[in-house]
Amino acid sequence: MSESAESNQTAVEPFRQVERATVSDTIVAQIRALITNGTLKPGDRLPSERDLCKRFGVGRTSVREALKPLIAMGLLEGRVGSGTFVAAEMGQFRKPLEWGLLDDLSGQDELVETRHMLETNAAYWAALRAGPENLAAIEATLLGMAENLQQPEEFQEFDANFHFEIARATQNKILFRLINVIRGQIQTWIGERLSLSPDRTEALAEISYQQHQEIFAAIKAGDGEAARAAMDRHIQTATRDLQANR
Amino acid sequence: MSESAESNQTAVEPFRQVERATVSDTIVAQIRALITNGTLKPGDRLPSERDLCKRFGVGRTSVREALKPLIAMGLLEGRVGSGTFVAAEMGQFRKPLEWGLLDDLSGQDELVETRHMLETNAAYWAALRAGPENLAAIEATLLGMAENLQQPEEFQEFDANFHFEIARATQNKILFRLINVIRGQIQTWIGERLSLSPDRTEALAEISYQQHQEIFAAIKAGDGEAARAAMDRHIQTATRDLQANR
DNA sequence: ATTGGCCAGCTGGTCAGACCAATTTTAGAT
DNA sequence: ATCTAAAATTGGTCTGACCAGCTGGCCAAT
Repeated sequence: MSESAESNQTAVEPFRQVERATVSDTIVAQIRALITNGTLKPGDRLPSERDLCKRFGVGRTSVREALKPLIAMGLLEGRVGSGTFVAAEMGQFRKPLEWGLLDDLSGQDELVETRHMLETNAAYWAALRAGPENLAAIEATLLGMAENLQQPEEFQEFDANFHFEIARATQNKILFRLINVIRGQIQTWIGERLSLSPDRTEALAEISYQQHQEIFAAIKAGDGEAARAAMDRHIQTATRDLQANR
Repeated sequence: MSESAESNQTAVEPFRQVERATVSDTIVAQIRALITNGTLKPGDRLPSERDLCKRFGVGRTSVREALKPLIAMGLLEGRVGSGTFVAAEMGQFRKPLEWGLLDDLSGQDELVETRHMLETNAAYWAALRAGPENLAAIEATLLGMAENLQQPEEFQEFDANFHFEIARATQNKILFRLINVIRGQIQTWIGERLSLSPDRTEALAEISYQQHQEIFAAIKAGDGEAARAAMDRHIQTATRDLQANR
């Protein structure tokens, strides 16, 4: 928005597109700002639409048309009879990312490939930056896996959390969100595989658990390249297993 | 975000949450499907709202509340007096990704880090998968750079396109979109730097051009690791230069 | 034949008031 | 104090209306 680039001696269009600020968009910006700056926290309830009308001094149509996109984006959540609420932190980026990244259900291969890139790098950064609380969280999921080697559903749950915690340990919000979304999508495949060949799952869980241990060891040791390599092996194994049942 | 600790030993809840399909959401899904499956192509004009009312058999409110999110997501574009149009391909993922990834303008470092990861991998994949037309497109941007070593604005333009074409050459839509968004965001920084130290830009352009040539050579040779390494050097240089003026 | 003004008809943006169904709150009855 | 039924509240939808901007055709002036 900085207009200071007036030094276009070259033939650049001097007439900028005029933009009319539509009423509802203004409201969208306001509410969005309130959420990102923390005035409105997840779970908070917004004033009722009819209240907002008076506060903003606009008609209900405009208020509703402002809320709609925010709801569609997953920032807000409307419950009839109850009110409109700020969505949970986690839901605030999932939907837009899915819309932008996975709108067409094409390439499973693209997903797998992207996942590999994201997770190996996440392991690397986690090894360099994981704090004590991160390590504890990761280790906890590892423990959960050990206790559920025979329960596919539960094991799978801890497995996913293991990767989420690593993503969190990178301290990189963008990476964290991307991994969340990509993995969330891949989770579907995993679920299908579980129900397809429930017999093999136990043996696979054993291998998986072992690989997770190696990853964690590398991260705990602060060895970035080792962590990346261990994650690389793990993802390749998991991918092979996943695609075998396709 | 720790809801799932409720260990349902009894498989899965048989009573799924019933979801009242709200009218407008149904319409959103329909229109979205029409766009992704190609029935509605970028630039196409939708029937007027009043027409859609009759076709869907609903009130205008519902139609508008369906269009609003699609407009906010950048899939559609409303022009008063003229109609509602399907947005250009490029705009269809930018906005949602920005919403999901960059809602809080925090970490520049995160952006730079993510960019490094994305671009190095993109170079790798491009080297393995770039077709003749990809190589031609990349080389064209290289030529453009050579011809504009003294014109920062133009050089910068070709520079950006160089990276876009590499992203395209990966044949990975997800990677392509991510690089687009991340780079789009970083572009802002670049623009600022250009106006801050216009004297050094020429020397930098020379270095930049040389590095781009190396990257292209590796990609053309199909040497993935060389391409990754070359891109790694380039991004590091660019990042250093970018952060020097911060 | 081209230009520019003019007007009628359409389009999205906004508003007001009303009704519905789900939900919460209140008041009443036990 | 507890349970129940009515009243108030809330988001979702509909209708009809008005505004401002765009489009396209018509016409007079050049």
